[in-house]
Amino acid sequence: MTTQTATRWLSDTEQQTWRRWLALNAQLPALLHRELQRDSELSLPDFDVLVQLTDDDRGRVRIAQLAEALQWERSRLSHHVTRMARRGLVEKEDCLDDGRGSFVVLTSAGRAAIERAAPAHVRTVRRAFFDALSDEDVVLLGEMTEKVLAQLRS
Amino acid sequence: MTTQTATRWLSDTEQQTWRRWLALNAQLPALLHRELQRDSELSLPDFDVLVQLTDDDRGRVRIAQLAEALQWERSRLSHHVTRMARRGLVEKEDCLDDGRGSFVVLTSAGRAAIERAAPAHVRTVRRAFFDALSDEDVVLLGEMTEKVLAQLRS
DNA sequence: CCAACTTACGTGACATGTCAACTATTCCCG
DNA sequence: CGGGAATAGTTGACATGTCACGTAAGTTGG
Repeated sequence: MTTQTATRWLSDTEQQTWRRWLALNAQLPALLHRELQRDSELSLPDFDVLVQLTDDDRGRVRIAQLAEALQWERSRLSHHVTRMARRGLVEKEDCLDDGRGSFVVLTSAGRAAIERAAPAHVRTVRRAFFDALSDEDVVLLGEMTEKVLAQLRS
Repeated sequence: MTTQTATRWLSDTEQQTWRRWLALNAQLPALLHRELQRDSELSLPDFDVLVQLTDDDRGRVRIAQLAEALQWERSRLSHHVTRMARRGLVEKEDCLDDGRGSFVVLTSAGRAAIERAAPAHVRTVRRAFFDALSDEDVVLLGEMTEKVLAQLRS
């Protein structure tokens, strides 16, 4: 009889997949970040924030909602928005309905910055990621990531 | 005639897969880090360094080789090793063959720390990742990530 | 041999991210 | 109403990561 505390390690296949996953997870964002910085005045987190703001008609989103959409901690977002505001990419605005709340608002400079940066960024994503995968791969990968995300939510 | 500068944006399917990929890429390491910190005195980067060191028979690896294996920048590794050395997890040792070089050496405290941390960590990886995927998924995912990694290398 | 180049690593300044604590409001319920 | 609990957001200290540069040791061509 073996004890129940014996650890079930990863099989060779699992280990290989896991190592590749980790490697890709490190290298892909690094590449995206480097190229984005080279081609624009934005960092990857800057870009992510601006994407969320341009998704809104008025370019105007509550901090908490933005944090939820980005899956960032509040304090991280607060720090980051402060820095972006200093560079003129966004502005903060008080919320009239709720005295505690604030909006983050896209400035014209912020809109101009993401519009300049986006085309090259999409090209990088294609070149580094989608060009290596078949259409079927993309669908399968979407399904797998969703299964794992669902698991994480529970 | 359209201009060649027209940007080819992502299709709906691509966009969905991409967003899920990004979400998973953010959430999974965050979970692994939280649980590792809760269950041990190690951070995820600490763990990664220690894994590399335990892979070597003598637990003794040149800085440059370690940086290559981890795909980290030298300076990042240098800073991190300094911090880990301060906590007694590793030691630095001069290289006799090459006066410029140094080794990072696993201490017994470092070995003990990773041996304590590994079982719970593997369980977390299983629970959060592999349990959501079929054996076939794991193989396919391994193939896909390898294709993308190969693309990045070129 | 030696001057120029390369390589190995470290350092300091700064950007980014986390955690715990804080302030100010709003909510809820007696 | 009034007072405690929850919520929105900020802040400061600190850990982590990046970038540009520095230093020392090895390498190499004339």
